[in-house]
Amino acid sequence: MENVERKDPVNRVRVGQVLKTATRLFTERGYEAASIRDLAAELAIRPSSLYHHFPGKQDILFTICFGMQRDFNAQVLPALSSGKPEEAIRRTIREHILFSQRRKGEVLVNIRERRSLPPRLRARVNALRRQYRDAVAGVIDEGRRQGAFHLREPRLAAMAILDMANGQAIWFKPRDQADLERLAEDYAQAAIVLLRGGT
Amino acid sequence: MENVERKDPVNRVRVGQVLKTATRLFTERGYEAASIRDLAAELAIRPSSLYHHFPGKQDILFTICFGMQRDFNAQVLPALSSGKPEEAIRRTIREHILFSQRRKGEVLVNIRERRSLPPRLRARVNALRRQYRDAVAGVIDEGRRQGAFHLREPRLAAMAILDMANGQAIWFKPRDQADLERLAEDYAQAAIVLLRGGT
DNA sequence: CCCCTAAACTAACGATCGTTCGGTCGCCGC
DNA sequence: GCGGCGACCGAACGATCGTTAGTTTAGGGG
Repeated sequence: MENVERKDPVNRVRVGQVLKTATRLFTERGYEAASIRDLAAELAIRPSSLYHHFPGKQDILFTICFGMQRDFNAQVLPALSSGKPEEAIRRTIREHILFSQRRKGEVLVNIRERRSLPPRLRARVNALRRQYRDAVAGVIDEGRRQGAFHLREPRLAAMAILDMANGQAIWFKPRDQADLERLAEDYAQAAIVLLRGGT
Repeated sequence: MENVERKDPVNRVRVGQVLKTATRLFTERGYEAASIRDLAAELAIRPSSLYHHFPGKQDILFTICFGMQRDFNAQVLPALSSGKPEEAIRRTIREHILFSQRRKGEVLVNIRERRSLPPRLRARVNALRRQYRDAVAGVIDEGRRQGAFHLREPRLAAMAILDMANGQAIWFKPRDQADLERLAEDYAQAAIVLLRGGT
């Protein structure tokens, strides 16, 4: 019957520490292989103490995945909302990649460990993901109707582009900020080229 | 001191059944969440009987991942070896996607569960993956030197294309053979368009 | 017919898992 | 000064994990 959504700043701090450490642990070993005891040890507290902040292990994973995807949509979706489809997609892919690197840990956990959530909680995260994907597919379809893009199936094109944009989170290690922004521009440009369809 | 690499055809049959069932179980629940007891139950044998065919759980996963990647390289790499870089890449991406759908179960296990392998075994699979990736990057670089492709970094382009080609294994469900071959052609074409660089 | 071996069995081992229960400590408002 | 409460702790629960040891069974070759 504990309410985690409390206003107590001290509690917020601890919850933040737990989430940060859990994110790192889940990326390093995977959700199933990382135990509550491992997490507690890294936080220098006892395993039972974790249950004063979260009802269970699943809820820690859910908080990471859902919070990340909520922030992602809030920060990336606006880039889709104005201008020509071409520029909208370009801005979106750019923001997509910048966000992925800014919050790389949570992004990787969301990609790799989301499947370990129970169906109910996983569905809530997937709803946000679907919202983003559908929005991207919608703009692509709009671009197709305007004659800017040439492709058979907007939904397939959206999936291909998003797979590409998601993939770099796993392997790309930017040397510096300029390196990162160069990749973001390259990927945004690649998406446009892909959508125009070189025939 | 058991030798699994035996010639006994009966043993081969059982090993094949174990691998097939394990592949399905690992894709459905994940390697860590799928227990030896689950696997034995689906095969209608006792858990201990599995240890007559495999030294341990890890070796089942390794056999799936390594065998899949070995076959993948054997069937896809030849497409890279002749003709102009453009046609080589086109054939390769095409074969890449056809293989991924033909052996979807093993491919998904290799993508998602390979990380659960102990470092030694994982390194052996990764060596095959690196071999493929480097070969693709090499042909891309050759195309760049010939003036057919325009891009800053061949290795990044290779990763982007391969992320795209790998992604479809997760979500694409072809309605029929024609549907699958259409996707393979589209992706192969997309790779070429992407490498040419639309400026 | 008997022996050998592959293959499956029963039973259990020790370890580790997520989680719970009841108690303790210390800070903060009254 | 004291009561309440949030945070933490020690100890343990039942369940499940991968794995092992020793035994039984079935089947084909000498």
